Amino acid sequence: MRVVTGHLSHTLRADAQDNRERILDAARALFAAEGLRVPMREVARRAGVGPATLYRRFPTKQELVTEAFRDQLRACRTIVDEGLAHPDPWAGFCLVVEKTCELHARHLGFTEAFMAAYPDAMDFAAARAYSLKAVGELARRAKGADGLRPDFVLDDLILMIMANRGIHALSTAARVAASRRFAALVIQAFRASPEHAPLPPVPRLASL
Amino acid sequence: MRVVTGHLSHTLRADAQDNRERILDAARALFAAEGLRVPMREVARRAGVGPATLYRRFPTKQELVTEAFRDQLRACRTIVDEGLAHPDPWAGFCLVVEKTCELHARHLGFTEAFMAAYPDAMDFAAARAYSLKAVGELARRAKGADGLRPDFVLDDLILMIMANRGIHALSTAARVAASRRFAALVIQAFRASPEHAPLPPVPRLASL
DNA sequence: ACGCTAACGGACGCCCCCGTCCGCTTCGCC
DNA sequence: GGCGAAGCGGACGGGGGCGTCCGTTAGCGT
Repeated sequence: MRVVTGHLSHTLRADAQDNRERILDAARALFAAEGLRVPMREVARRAGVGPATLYRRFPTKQELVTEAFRDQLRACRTIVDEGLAHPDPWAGFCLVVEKTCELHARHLGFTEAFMAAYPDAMDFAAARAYSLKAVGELARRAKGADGLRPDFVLDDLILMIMANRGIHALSTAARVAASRRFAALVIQAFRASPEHAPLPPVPRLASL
Repeated sequence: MRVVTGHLSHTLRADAQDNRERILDAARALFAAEGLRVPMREVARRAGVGPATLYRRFPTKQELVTEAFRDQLRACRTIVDEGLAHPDPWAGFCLVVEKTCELHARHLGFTEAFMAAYPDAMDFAAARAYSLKAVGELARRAKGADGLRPDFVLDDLILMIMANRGIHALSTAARVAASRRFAALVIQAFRASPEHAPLPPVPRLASL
């Protein structure tokens, strides 16, 4: 009887460990290219293992997703940290917008996981809260002439990520390119300008 | 009096005609709120008819969708016509952006049908081509100082519609509100400005 | 009022995905 | 090299959507 220690740090047999890696590689590739709705069996097929093996390592899809996108979750924090560290807050803000759009464009499934797909995935919720808090601080600093428009609110960033998700191009390359242009347009929209009309109110999108 | 809608050659019996209407009502409501992936049976259930009746009237989902969104398809043309008719081309362009965003936000499934869901739905393809052509003309006129930025291309509009689709709020009301703010931001992004950096190239999105 | 037939919907078979069980294989420790 | 257990995957039952068939109902014309 093996006691699972919460973080399942017990050593796997060599072949099992190898299969685990290949499952994760397959999941990363498929989730990135086609989103989260790929069947579990297709992940297994691509990894060259049976369905049972997949379910043994990752009993629920949420666990597989969480593990597959661990790097992206870390990247998410890194992006906002770099934005905050930038000497020019507005430039830092722009960087956050660009990098975030690219990250989400490259990994289609990550957006779904990050936003709302698994409400009780604490890893994602925590990263989201951290990022939002950091961007909130960055936005506070970036507001002003030649910077972020004063009526920007955090929900606008949520809005942008949701909108960016809508870009379902056929290939990943096209999606990333489109997303890059989208980010540039978004930055233009967020830039303070003397001539902008008051924005319509935004509904509550994120509970934070 | 029994009026046969459109080009259906044979007159339907009164109860059949009634069922047809209720099927379309159900389809409109469900497609608008939840998109096109609602099962055919759920449409039938909501309409209070059996599956067979639904399939008898609309043998394929595409036919049901096309008929359900006939009004929106017409609205699509109306919107660009009104935009073209506006004395100020830039104001007309802004109107097109706002109205289009709202239309797509109100009818979630319409976007899918309009964009790419049914490649061989000639009605949608024709409306899309017409709209794009008209907007192209409108954009040509709207470019210039205090108007549309010169590096705007038609694919940017496609990009906007795709992005707008990404806004999946819980309720239709919230979605429409969010979409309204989104449209305002988009207009800001499209407005000519002395300080905008060159945009990254956009990949081919629409074959037109 | 009556009968013809359009119209209805329950039920069927098909396929795909899900999550699990179990008999066989193979790792790895002694 | 041998043995125990970790690990494997094929196979199974369940559920749901799909499109169709057919026995029954009820509109409507006479």
